[in-house]
Amino acid sequence: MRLSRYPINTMKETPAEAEVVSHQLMLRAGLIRREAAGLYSWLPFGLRVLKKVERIIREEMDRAGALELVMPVVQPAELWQESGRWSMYGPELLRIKDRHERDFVAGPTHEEVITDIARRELKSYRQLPVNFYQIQTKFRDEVRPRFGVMRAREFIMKDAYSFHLDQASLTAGYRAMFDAYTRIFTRTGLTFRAVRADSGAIGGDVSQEFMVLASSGEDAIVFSDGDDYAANLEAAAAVPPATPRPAPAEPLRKVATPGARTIADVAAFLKVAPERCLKTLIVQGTEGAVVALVLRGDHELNAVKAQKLPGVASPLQLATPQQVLAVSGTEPGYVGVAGLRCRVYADHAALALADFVCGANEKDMHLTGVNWERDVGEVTAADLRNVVAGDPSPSGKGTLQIARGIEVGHVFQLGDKYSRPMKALVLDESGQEVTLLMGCYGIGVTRVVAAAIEQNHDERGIIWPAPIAPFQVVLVPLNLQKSARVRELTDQLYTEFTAAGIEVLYDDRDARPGVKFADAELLGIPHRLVVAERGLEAGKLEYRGRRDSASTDFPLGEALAFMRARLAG
RNA sequence: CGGGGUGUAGCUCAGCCUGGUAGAGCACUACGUUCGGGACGUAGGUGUCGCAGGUUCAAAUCCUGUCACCCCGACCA
Repeated sequence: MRLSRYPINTMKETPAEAEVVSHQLMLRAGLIRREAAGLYSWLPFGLRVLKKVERIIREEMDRAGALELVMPVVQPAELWQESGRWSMYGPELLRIKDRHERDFVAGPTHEEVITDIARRELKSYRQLPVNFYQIQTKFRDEVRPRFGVMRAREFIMKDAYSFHLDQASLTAGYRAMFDAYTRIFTRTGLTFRAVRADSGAIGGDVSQEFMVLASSGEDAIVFSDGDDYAANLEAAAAVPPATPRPAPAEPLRKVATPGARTIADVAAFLKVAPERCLKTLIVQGTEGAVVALVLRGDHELNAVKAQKLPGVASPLQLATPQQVLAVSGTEPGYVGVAGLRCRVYADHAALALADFVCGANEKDMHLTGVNWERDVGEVTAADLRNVVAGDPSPSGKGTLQIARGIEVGHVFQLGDKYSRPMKALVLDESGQEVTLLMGCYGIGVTRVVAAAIEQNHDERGIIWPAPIAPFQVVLVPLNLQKSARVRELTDQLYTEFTAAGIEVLYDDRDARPGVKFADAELLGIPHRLVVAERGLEAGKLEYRGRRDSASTDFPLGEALAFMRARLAG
């Protein structure tokens, strides 16, 4: 491609709207342009990268035996009512009406449609197992789209759905997809990790996420230094302390703590460590009730764990000040565990404390020397908290470390979550009707592109991993407007390389060298060849890899062989 | 949705407090010089100052409303 014929400008300055590097560089390099919040156009350079990622995905999905199809973006509401998600899925589901006032949704995912296809097409166990996939636009009306295409409202997803007669087959199909994903992300050149996950709104039992490791990642991931245990922070189990709770040593005392509402305030005021204080959170329960969740002061509530507990409303929501007053007799900030008029769940770590500090259920007052059995009474033990670095691994080996990651893929075993309500049945060998078991497997294709930049860039711009670079080589002729020799040779190299199947970007603009170098680096093309009078006189061309710190010269006549060797290496 | 912030040229932003001819740099057009790390000179085009009301002789500037966008928190590929 000749750059002189390409009308998209690069930008020297960073647009103010972009917060993370990948977004900044995608705008500056002219890969994408924003149309509205969370809605982006993919310009030709960006699309080339996207297509490369898609191609790798397609090849590996096909290799794994999956069958490609395409389902409609706009889906009838009936299917969503049937699965129950019409009412379960929140405002993130974009609902639209057609001219006849009939309800539709802009598909955030396609379990309903694929299950509808499956129940109509699949009649016999002989047709199983089967895996259908598509690469297609999804719409999720995110509360807060951000970070460019990383969390856009409209994005491209590869979604696959497998159907099975029994659990053994589902397990095998899941395993095959896990392996395919491992190959896909390895081939894109990304550093990633597969972690255990919570299955979230899509539902189901077993699930793992593929995380690209990056310090700017939105997700916290947890892994053991003793074995290969790795999990999303949401899903990482906190191991109950092994040591038994000490016996009470202090008397129960009520102390004045004027104005001290937070754990930090109370700990500072009473000169005790936050880990000797308890925090009591009142949250919405089911059927209008409220529930108390008790944690050690230095620990954070894990909402995903909490909203799975019996009697707790999902999604998790804090109680109103009126509700707090009704069950505790005071306002938030002074709520304590003793004497609450509601169900109480206490985290294992909180239950291991003796002689602790907590609210007195009275404004500006806290209790010290509190002990569970002596002063509080019956509560239910639960795992409520996020693990912290240094916690023992749930695997039993090693301690936990925490890192940041970007979720680019997710594999689930759904079981019969959709096939049962939607009555997707087949006949088994004995002629009995059996409900299909399902797996589903997603990759955020557009997010992969952003994650690749997040993980591979420097102060000059993008550094594409070779397999997804928009072009393999950039030809940079210097002074080609003046030098017929430079122009002729570069034209010749362009023709020669292109004929050899190499993807070449030819910077034939009438621009100064600095401009060309800067753009080549911003765009992140892996290999650069400079053609200049200076070198030609010595019979040399100049090569520089995007990550190299210096250039190397090589003889003019060996250009194709030289480039082939670089591309192969 | 709650909290904070910003809307002025394609981009980055100044001007607003204290009302009086709408600005700079980058980008763009033409010509000339320059040509191995985002050049320089000369000339040029570029705006419903987010939108709608109001106050005023006069509003980018003050007031009210509204919309959009960005950032921080709870969700997801």
